[in-house]
Amino acid sequence: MPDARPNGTDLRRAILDQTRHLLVAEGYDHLSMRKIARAVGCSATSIYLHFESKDALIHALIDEGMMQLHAQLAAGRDACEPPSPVACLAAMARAYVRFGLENREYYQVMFQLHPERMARYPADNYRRARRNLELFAEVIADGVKEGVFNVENADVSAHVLWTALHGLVSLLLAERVDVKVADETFVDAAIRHALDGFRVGTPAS
Amino acid sequence: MPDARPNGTDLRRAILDQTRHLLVAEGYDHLSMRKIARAVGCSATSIYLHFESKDALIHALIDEGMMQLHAQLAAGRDACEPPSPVACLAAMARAYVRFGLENREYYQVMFQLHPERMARYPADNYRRARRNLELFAEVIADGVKEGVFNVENADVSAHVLWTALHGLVSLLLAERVDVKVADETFVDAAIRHALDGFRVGTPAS
Amino acid sequence: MPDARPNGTDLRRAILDQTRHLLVAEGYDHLSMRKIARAVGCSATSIYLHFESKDALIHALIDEGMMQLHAQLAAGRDACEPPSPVACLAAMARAYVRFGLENREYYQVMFQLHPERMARYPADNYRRARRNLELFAEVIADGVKEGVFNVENADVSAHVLWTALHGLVSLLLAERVDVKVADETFVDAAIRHALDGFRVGTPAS
Amino acid sequence: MPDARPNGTDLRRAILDQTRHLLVAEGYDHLSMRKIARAVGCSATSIYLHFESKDALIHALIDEGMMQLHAQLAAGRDACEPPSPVACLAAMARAYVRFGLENREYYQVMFQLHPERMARYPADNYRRARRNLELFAEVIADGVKEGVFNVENADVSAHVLWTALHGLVSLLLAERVDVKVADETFVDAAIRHALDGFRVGTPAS
DNA sequence: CATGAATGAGCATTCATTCAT
DNA sequence: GATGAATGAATGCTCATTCAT
Repeated sequence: MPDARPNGTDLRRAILDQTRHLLVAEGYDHLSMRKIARAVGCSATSIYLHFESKDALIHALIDEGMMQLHAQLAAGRDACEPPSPVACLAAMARAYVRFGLENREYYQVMFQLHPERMARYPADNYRRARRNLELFAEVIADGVKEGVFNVENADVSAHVLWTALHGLVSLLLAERVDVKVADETFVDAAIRHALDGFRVGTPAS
Repeated sequence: MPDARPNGTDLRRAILDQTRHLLVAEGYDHLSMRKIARAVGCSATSIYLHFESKDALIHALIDEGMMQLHAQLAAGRDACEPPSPVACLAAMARAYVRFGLENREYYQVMFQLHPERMARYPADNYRRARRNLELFAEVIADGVKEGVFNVENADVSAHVLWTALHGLVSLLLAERVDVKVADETFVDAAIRHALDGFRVGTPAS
Repeated sequence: MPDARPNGTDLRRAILDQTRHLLVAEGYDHLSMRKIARAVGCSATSIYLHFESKDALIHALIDEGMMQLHAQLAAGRDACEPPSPVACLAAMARAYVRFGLENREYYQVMFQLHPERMARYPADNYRRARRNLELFAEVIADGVKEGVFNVENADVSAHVLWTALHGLVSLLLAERVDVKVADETFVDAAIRHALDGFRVGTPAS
Repeated sequence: MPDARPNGTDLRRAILDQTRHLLVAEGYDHLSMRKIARAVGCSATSIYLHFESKDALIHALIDEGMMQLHAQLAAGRDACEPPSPVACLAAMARAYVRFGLENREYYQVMFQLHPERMARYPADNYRRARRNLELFAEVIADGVKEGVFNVENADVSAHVLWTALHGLVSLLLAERVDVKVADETFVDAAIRHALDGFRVGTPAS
């Protein structure tokens, strides 16, 4: 019976899903346990059977998103043939942006939440989240070894790349980019711009 | 009349100022009409005489912020001697990032508010906000004319630059950049990276 | 128009009264702002216009009770003719017990509240509350001066007397005294017992 | 089987014990079925297999407390050598006060619970609770027979004594006795004062 | 005998807003 | 132009209890 929520077996799953939907629909500020409960079709109390607190629920959601993102980044990297660092990094950048645009629900909780809420983010989850950046750093390091990237520190460069991609995704999600500009070519241009800085023959970053 | 709030003439001004102070001091989430009223020294009701709603007040504040940002961008541009587009653009990028980092909560309200709330953003205000991007575009266009920038469309490039700078500011504000990475040189590296893509001799963006 | 609550002029008064009633009817544990509001006929929010918090409301109630008790103790003392310390102290003891039995509402909040709640009791209120014990101590001191009381320290003796009277009142209010025993003569016997210890010719206390 | 909770045989016992511990440690207000269950190591539901409701559990606990108090009073009485009524009564009074002060939260549940909750106190339990007062009454009656106590009715006097001791304990527990007064000598003075009234040579009570 | 899942009612407090004055 | 009084809705969370298993 693959229905909406047939019998109580996966209330936890339903809560996570509805929370994600509500987050994108109304924003974090307007998210409340009661609203989630209403959307799921259970009592607010029941949520606490599956999540210790609102924060814990949010954290679980972030964690899910981080793992999905990791899978997609890795898939992007592995799909490029032949596997050159330049092509891989480009594929990963595209995968990152695609993930953000296609999962604005996840993306907002994952990367746009207040520090206050993230301060208590569990160490284990944090470690998993960091793996995404490490994925970028590894490919950049590979490129340095092969002499195709000209950067001093792969970790720093991974962060720099991330800020560029994140800015792109957030402004698109926030619908702040002028409609006259925000088309497919814009995304491509921004990604290319973000990647070009690493290439040999350009000033070091 | 150097009094706290001399005559009724400028309650509106006082409300905007105190709201900005509160915003910077306590953050958007903790901003309430009552707190503003207390800070201003008037009744909560009085605020409604000058602003239709909390949203309208926020919008007015955003507008002011956009104008402040504009002033600082212009100042950055005008301060560079001799006035080369390359130096000017760098000065503006640094001014943008500085504005964001120094006005944490203000920046969040200006650029990270939920789209729904911005949907009703008045057209006049929107036009003023766009002037900031135009400032970037103008300098880029100058650079193209002088042959120092290699871009196809100055408007698009201004947006691309913006996304990069915005990503940098947001992740720093959200304290998402690893402490091992987030120092002064990181900001410099990211800004340089964002600018290098436009330089002659690199692939067009 | 001496009706229940004719026009909003004295919501504060109504809140205090209803809170007192609810306290005796349902006990402190079951007192809630909502219930008070329902009893008064206003919204829960409105209570906060008159009292900063639930604690502040309780404290105000205690303060009222303390002042009323003071008035009745003083009245009891002043009413005895001729004004001998022995007769005055007896009159005050009877006044204390009468106050407790006739104002169980006040009494419970005044003297049976958890220390936690009293820890934050405002200093001014506390000073007023202490005046009641001082009233006892003064009369005892008078009696010592006149040589009719045999006690070492009037302050300590006032406290000792208080514990006895308080025990009497609380057990009667809690309906813990056997019905076969709890009649008028019992109260008289207990009061006499509490006073006799001070009389000259009995072992010092 | 010196295990934590060896076999299911005595879950009831474990519940009562843990409830008592929690009560002493955290107070009545913070006592919840869930906490008890956690402390015992069973599910909250299981408690209901052994106690009809929270009230029933509390009642059972009160009953145990009354029996403990009875044991300590009897022990105090039996420990005095030679067994004179005066010394015995004093020993019992001290035992009562000690029990109250050493079992703060227990005492509150036993003697300061709202009448409404006690209304449903089972008759059998009530009978057991009364045995404590009878213990006092017996010793007083003995003293009357021996001519060392001068009271009309031993039952009434036992109650009178109880009110005095209860007042002492309650005000000390509620931390209402002035710090300048509340030391060891104060307790002694109050107990002596409570007992002196019965002695031959003082007016009857 | 025991449990996990679930719930409705309740808590103190804060919010943006309205209305009569 | 300004206010004090008032409110309904909402917040995260805990509670004692029930029920199907």
